[in-house]
Amino acid sequence: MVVAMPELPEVEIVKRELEAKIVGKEINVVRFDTPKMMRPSPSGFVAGVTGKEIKAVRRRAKLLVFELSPLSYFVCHLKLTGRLFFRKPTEVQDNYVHIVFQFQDKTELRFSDSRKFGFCHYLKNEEELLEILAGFGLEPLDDLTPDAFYRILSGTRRKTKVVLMDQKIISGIGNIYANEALWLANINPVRPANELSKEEAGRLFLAIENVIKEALRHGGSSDQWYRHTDGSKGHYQERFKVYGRVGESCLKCGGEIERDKVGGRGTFWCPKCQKQ
DNA sequence: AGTCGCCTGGTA
DNA sequence: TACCAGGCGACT
Repeated sequence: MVVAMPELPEVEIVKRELEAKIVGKEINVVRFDTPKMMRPSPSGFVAGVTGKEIKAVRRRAKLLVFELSPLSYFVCHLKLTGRLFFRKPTEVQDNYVHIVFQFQDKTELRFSDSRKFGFCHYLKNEEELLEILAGFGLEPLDDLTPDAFYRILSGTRRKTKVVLMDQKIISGIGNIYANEALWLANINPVRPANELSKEEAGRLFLAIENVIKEALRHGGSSDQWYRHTDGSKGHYQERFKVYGRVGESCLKCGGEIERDKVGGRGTFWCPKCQKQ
């Protein structure tokens, strides 16, 4: 069983779907049953967004950003098990729904989250939004360049995989795509970042772009939790090369995939292709 | 740098 | 029934 969590591609897909479905709609009613998922407070959140129109949906790192009119925002983080469904009121029931945005036309945006780690945060102006977004590093597909990436890696002795997953440095890469990119680039997850050559950094840069774009192309990675906004699954989990494949053979060399913890996260690699 | 906590479904 | 999954902030 592979446990795929929302990372950049999955959040980007949700963003694109919601952009097409809810922009222009007015939030009529907000219902919730889990106060801790509402920031800054349940009442502040409900008062902030009710009666406003969704003007735009954006993504920054793994955050969804909803622009409202009159101008204000809320952001939404799916964390490990969050799902956003867009439904007509009479459509199927969804499990683990803790926040429901009902629009004026009675359609609904439902925030489902089994583990309740996710949240929605209302921000009354752009200043508050920028304060939150300022904490995130470069976007892999928009901001990162091979040179910038090499400079980042050169500046730290931390394990390469830990650097890839550090949202303050590069944003949007989680455990799955870090594992996949390192395998693709033949780089060992625990290599100190500053020991990578410029050529290796370039290879890893291309691998990151590649796995993110491929995941986008295949609808993201679903198995246990991640879903599209209509409830359907993505298919990139069927194309994982190392993630979850401990004991199976490496698709490049036939060697055995190993598993260990790196930075507290399950880490998969081929010891033959990804030498230290 | 490593560990814990927040939670709960699914598996060994 | 204990343990594992992991984004991320807090703590050590």
